[in-house]
Amino acid sequence: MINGVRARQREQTRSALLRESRRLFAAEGYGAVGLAEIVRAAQVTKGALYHHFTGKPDLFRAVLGQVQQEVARKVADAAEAHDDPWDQLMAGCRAFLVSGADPDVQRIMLVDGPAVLGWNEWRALDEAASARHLAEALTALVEAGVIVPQPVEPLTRLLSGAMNEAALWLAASGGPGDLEDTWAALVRLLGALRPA
Amino acid sequence: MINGVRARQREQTRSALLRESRRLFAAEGYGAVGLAEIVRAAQVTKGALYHHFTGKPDLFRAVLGQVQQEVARKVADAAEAHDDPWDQLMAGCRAFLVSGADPDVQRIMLVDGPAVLGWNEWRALDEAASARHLAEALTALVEAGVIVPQPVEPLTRLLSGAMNEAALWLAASGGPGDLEDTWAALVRLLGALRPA
DNA sequence: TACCTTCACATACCAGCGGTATGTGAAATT
DNA sequence: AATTTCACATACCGCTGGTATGTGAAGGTA
Repeated sequence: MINGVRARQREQTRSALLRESRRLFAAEGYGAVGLAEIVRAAQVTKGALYHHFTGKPDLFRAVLGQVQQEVARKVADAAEAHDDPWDQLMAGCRAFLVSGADPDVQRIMLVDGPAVLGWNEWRALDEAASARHLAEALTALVEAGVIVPQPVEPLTRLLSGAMNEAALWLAASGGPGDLEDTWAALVRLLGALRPA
Repeated sequence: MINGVRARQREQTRSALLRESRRLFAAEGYGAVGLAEIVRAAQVTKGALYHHFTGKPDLFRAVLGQVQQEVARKVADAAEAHDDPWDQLMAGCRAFLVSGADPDVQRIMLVDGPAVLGWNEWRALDEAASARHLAEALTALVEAGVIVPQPVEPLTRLLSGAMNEAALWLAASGGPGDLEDTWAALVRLLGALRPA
């Protein structure tokens, strides 16, 4: 029975744990949320949690994966709305800035992520979810001669870090014109990649 | 008695706690280090720790302050070796990239810092220690007409984030040419700030 | 249908953690 | 010499993440 009562209940329990833990992690931060609080919100017990995940970090890893995929999807959608590779890069960057400005997304993806899983694992997940697309876009632009030839990986890290930090600042500053100012500065920096 | 036996012993105890906790935080990460381990390494008891600090986050805050000041000092020294404001900016950025590539510095300053203290408090400390100097340098360059007029704060966050992430990547990648590749990319990006 | 197995949890429990309340003895003050 | 202060040390506590075990319904088998 592929769709039996058990399988359906299982998925329901798992998604409830993911949903509530994501809400609590985003609102209070990883360290400030206890497993008791999570299982109470999800209306299950610790036994259920440890049946689905190996521990608190593993639960967080699953939540982080969800958040990263959602952001990556928004970025990809924005990029695919354009045909010109350069326009795709710009649209993707702007979509990331806007998506990343969600405070809930940030705490999980940018603040707690590296600390909980370690920077190496966090970077591997980030690479798979979004940085890889950025690197591929930059590589394509180099090959097309749109931007000057150069090693792509360092450039990817610089731009990724710049946008991460900018998104964090945007969420904290709250000024209405800050997004456009940041965007203008980022466009200027990206413009340096094109040959004179 | 300003320099009595008590005052001297006090400073010795405090510095031992800072030294050992910094070593352990850097090596294992904030979460993985227990207070018992710290006080054992410092050869004191938990009573001494709580006499000097209000708790584990406060101890970490003191350690972070030390690390930030050391990095800021290196950056300032590198910048002051030049007279031209643009050269000062470049030298400071490069010094930060090199200093930040120390893995021990990173875990405390870039990974655990925001997660333990919260991004807002971390950013305030970072602002006071180093980002303020970067902002001031950029402001001076704008006023001198060396770089095009623009809001300085978003640009500061973009560059700060780019260099933070680049430093993390440099420490993890370990490739010998990576530092120069990253530096070249950063120089290219910074070049975009100058008027055409 | 009767029986057995599996599985998705629930319950009970534990070691270790950060944190606190209190004790103590030497140094400093009077 | 008596007293106070201070820089810790000791003993203790509640809570947390984690684990070992129990349980009952769902699913398979005769």
